[in-house]
Amino acid sequence: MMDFSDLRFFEAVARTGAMNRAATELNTVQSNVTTRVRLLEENLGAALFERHSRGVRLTPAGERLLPFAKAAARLVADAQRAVIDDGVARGGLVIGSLETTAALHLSPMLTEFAGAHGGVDLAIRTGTTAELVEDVLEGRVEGAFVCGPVDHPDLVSETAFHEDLVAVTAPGVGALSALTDAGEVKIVVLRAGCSYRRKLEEVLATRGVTGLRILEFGTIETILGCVAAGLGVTLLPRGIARAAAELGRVRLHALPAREGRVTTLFIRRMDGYRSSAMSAFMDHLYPVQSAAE
Amino acid sequence: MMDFSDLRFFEAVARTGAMNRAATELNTVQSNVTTRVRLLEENLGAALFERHSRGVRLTPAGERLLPFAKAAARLVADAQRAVIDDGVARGGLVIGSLETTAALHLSPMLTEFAGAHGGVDLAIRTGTTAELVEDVLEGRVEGAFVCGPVDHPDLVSETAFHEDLVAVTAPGVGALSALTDAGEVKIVVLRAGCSYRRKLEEVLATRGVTGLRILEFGTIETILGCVAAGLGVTLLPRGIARAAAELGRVRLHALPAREGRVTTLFIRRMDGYRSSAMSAFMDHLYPVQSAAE
DNA sequence: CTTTAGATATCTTTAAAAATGATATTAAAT
DNA sequence: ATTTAATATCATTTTTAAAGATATCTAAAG
Repeated sequence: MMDFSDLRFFEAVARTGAMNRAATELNTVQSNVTTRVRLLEENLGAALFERHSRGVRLTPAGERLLPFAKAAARLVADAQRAVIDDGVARGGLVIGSLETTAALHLSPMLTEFAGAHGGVDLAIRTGTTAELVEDVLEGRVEGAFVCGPVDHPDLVSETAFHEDLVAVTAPGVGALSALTDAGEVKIVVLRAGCSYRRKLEEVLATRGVTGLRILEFGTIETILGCVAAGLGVTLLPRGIARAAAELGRVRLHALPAREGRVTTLFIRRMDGYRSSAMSAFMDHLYPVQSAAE
Repeated sequence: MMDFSDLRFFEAVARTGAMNRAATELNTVQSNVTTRVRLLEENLGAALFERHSRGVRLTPAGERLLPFAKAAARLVADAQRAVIDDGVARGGLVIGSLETTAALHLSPMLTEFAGAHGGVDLAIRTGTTAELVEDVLEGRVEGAFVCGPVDHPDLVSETAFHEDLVAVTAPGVGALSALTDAGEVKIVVLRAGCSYRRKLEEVLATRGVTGLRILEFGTIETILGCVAAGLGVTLLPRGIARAAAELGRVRLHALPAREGRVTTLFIRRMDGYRSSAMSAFMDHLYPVQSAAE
């Protein structure tokens, strides 16, 4: 009878493309892998791999089996967690997030969540939207905050935040268009890959500003300080920049809705097991959703 | 590591409620089952059963594991079939159907399907709607024709047939209401449990006819013959009764749309693996759907 | 053309795991 | 108190998996 460990062997061989590499990964020897793959093929009555001198390649039958092998791995992992999960949120919970989202939105929710659910070891894994989608699909994170829209049959996405972005400059700058004449413009962003960076470039390009220089800083406060000092321009959610603007440190320049509106989605697997820790996290997510607006 | 065979053992114990009964079912001995359940519990770090002197009962943790055990069984079965299934419809295909639907609608499609896909061993399993829904959920049939509506989160249902039912009497009967005066009325149905039987009783009750006698026959031709001979009244899809009516053997009595309209659904599991045989079957289903109207 | 590197296949031995069978234990029903 | 119907334990046997050594294959390099 085909067994879960057979599928683990099969999947490793398929992924590494070679029985000996799979053996190394599985902490066993090549002869063992060869034998078990052969037995699996005999059981199923179909060849799963074509053997070559440089490794193996999946046959069509193998291709058909592969998604089941992956589903089996998920099933077992989910089952183990479901058994342990007695309804009280505890254990590890890994959530993905764009770096900007983490920096700008998550900290209040996370501290609140951590306080309310001391048994949960919460971890944030950051990456780009594409990376995070992969992470969710592969189960490396249970859910992730990404820049929408995301359309994948195995994912559900829910709107987490709507953000109104505003351009932020030193108080002396009357209008964004004034920057056009300044020649070289510096833009200040949180860090490389920040999704607001591309946005800001677009916004400025629309207004005829090109030849940008880019400055990266690690915290919002640093960015606001630099902008206040006239070092450059940045793009931030209105709620975050408002305080500095009211103190007269910076000036906000509203963008048309089409440009200024950014939606952050929370995505998770459609089918996978939802742990109590995850449920608790989502309970904290939704109040924030409305409060963030 | 938890394995599929462990889950098979677990599921059998959970279902039978006793380790020794599970052992019998699994063709092994009780000590073996006991040991493997114990090892599974040690692996998972949670008790799955409460042991009593009269058997075992699932703990909450066991309750949480059970759906995963069932999902694993389905996964393995689906994987085996997917590997074999190279896109050419072949192998076994079990379809469920209400007996009446099978008798009245399916035979032309089935003969056509059998001719086009000689490699498929088609089997029809009959039962009531409730039984068939269970059969589909448990994987005993891949799909089933049932009387709608069916609303279950794990099922998709599609309209297979709309039927216009007509009452059928001997030619001399001017109107259904004429039967009222005849005292005892005999209704002729295909067999016990036929869903048209209840329908016909309702129709006649609305018209004041009670005190029915019920005659059951095995074929449509027999039924028409009996009705033609004045033995009783029956309810049949118009398409089937039309030929006999045009020959003057019987008379059709249309029913108001609310009474005469019956919908047959084709249901199948939402997620499960769809075999090539099943896909081929559904390709044959849809043309029939429109032709049946 | 031969060699070599890097891979799979096979075979024997060893080790681990599962199944068995006999027996002990338990708790409820009679 | 006895019977009954169940689970638990343990020594033994059987089966299965893993390891290790070796043979084989093939494409590429020399």
